[in-house]
Amino acid sequence: MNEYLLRIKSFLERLDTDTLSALEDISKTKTYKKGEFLLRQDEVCRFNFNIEEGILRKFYLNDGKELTTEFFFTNDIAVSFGSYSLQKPSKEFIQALTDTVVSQTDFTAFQNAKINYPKLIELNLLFTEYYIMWLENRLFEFHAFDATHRYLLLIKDQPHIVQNIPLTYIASYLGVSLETLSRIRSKI
Amino acid sequence: MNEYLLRIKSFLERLDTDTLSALEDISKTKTYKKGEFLLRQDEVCRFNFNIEEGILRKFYLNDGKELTTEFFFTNDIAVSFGSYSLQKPSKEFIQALTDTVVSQTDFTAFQNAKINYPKLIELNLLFTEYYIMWLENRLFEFHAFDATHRYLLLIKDQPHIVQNIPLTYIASYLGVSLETLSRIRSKI
DNA sequence: CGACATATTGAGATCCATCAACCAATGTGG
DNA sequence: CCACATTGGTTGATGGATCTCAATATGTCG
Repeated sequence: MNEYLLRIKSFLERLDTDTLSALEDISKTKTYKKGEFLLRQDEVCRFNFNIEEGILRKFYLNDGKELTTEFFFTNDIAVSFGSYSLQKPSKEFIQALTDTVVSQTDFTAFQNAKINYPKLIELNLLFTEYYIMWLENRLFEFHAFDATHRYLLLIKDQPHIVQNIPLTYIASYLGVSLETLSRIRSKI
Repeated sequence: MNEYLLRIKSFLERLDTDTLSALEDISKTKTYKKGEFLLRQDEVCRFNFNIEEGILRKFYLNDGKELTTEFFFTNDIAVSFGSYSLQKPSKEFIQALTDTVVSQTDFTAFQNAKINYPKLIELNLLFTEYYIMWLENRLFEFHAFDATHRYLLLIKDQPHIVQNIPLTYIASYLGVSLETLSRIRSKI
């Protein structure tokens, strides 16, 4: 998993300054307050959000309940993938869990930049592949493990989540009720 | 979801013949017999398999049990993603469920072809994005629905799976025991 | 027919959800 | 600074979903 981040880092380091500054030109720094929404259901996700500081969460509203799909921390890129890449209404929300500073890049501007700076297509591919590895791993955990095991893995592999995020959201991220998560914690 | 397939189809139709024939040059037709493995755990996934005829399944071995992650039918592309894109040992197996004909493309040859035919990078990105949509959807189903609901969705959205594949594998694909799936079926 | 793979059914145990009550920490208006 | 509401978390009781083990049935193919 981390190997992918290394690939991306190394790619960025080898990237020519023209491409890099083209990328900066189409990115804007913005701040969001705790609780604020960067994206709501049924809106089109026009930006990808590169987090400089803060924490975001992404979630579905399903049957009246919030289903947390992902948390984002500093240096993560937050985006509602399907909505962003097809520029169609989103099924997901993205919300700030703390005051947050992001550098956000407009979809159309990025598409255009890719024409003149084809290296950006490769960069796009690298991020996309990284997201696949993340998704495959998360899917495997749902497929193979029960809630206790998933929580233990969360503590081990992503302690920053357990340390910084309310149990309610962690429970919904793990796909169990808050009460069950509470009982899991009391047993370990 | 299907919108992605349309994008890919349309992209392929607009692709110049040079790029297309470059792609064909690095692909080889091969046949596999029912039960045969196209990839085993701990091997490097050197090829992506474009299925011309037949059915494949991909699975993990976890705790002695097979966990089916995906089925592949005609025109699908089968690959163990993490192993293929990093050329590292695979955690998954790919096995033929029927006699199968594939057109398989070597990883290294494809990487080289991308240098001379940059359109292939875009094609790569399109397939990758499509796989993400598939993964996100499958993850959502695990996250949000119980086994009965997931089975009903399978019948509705991928009837060819239910019609062509032994229950044992379907159960492991849905993440339930064979017995539970059998009971689900008897109740609907 | 016999043998092996595939599927169904039953009984008991375990995991987890739901509903409800309760508790602790924090914040707010007066 | 107090009274009270709000948020976040715990605990208990009960029921439903699903697992496991075991027995039985059905199907398929040599």
